[in-house]
Amino acid sequence: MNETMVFERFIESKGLKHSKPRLGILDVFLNIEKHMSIDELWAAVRIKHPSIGYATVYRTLKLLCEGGLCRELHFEDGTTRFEHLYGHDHHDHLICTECGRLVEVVDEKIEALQVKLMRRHGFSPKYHRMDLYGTCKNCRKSEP
Amino acid sequence: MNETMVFERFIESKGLKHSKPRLGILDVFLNIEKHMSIDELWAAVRIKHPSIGYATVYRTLKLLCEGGLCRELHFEDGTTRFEHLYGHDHHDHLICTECGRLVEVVDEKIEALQVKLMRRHGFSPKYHRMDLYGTCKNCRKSEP
DNA sequence: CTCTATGCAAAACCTTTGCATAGAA
DNA sequence: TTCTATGCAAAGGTTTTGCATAGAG
Repeated sequence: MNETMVFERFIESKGLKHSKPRLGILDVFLNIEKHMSIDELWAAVRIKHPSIGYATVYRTLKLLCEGGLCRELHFEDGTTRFEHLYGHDHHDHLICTECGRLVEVVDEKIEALQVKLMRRHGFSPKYHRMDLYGTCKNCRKSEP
Repeated sequence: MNETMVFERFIESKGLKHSKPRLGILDVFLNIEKHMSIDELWAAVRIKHPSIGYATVYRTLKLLCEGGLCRELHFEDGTTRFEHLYGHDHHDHLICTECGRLVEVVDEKIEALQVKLMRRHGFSPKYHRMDLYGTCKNCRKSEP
């Protein structure tokens, strides 16, 4: 069961149809191994499939999110980016404020405490988002 | 040293000028005790100061952020909101996905682990953002 | 006086949608 | 044949800016 199969089943379950553009976009999406903006994805899609329009990329991205293959993230700087979701376990982000480097991390102790914290306030946990900002080793070397 | 003084000093430090609209907007801003959108702030400003334009609210809000009085937050649902910053210690958010209720919290254990986590990856911590989503007690009562 | 702040309106952006046509089932 | 999908272009919505005038220092 890979991403493409998940997507095809999702398409079927919604009574939608298969199409080349959708599979082409999915393929390009899966081969970009970072958090991408719609424009970045579109640019990459155009290289392989010049005839695909922006609107189709846009609509397919929404489908991917709905189908659990993609997650839309809104960052502190106001940008919107998308990341792979299927087969990727939950993770949080370390982000370098100098160079933008992004590291995916999970800290089980923090995860457990987050659940406790929510329960303590009467919440039933569903999901969360944690972004930790700072300067990475490299950036501190060059600019002391 | 209150917010208004902080703002005036900030204005001076940047070689800018005092003005009634700016102080009026700051005053209204400070009296809204929740995370507000630009439009909500503008609506509130218009009641007290009908002649102030949207652009001035917009530009003043940017100044407030720059001056450390206000923080711009981008939420998972794509909305942008602003919260008071000066005199408010750092905090994280619990957000009800049903009713939108927002609780400000701090968990010292989590804070400490976040710092450790960053250090472990070679980052020097600057700030972070943690939003925990779930359903609150009330919403689970009404819809079981 | 001189330089900044303001209100207005328009521009720039980004996101989303309508529609006629192409394509899947 | 009967739907849905697509590309294009245009509409929406929000954020940002230019400019002439008002206002602060």
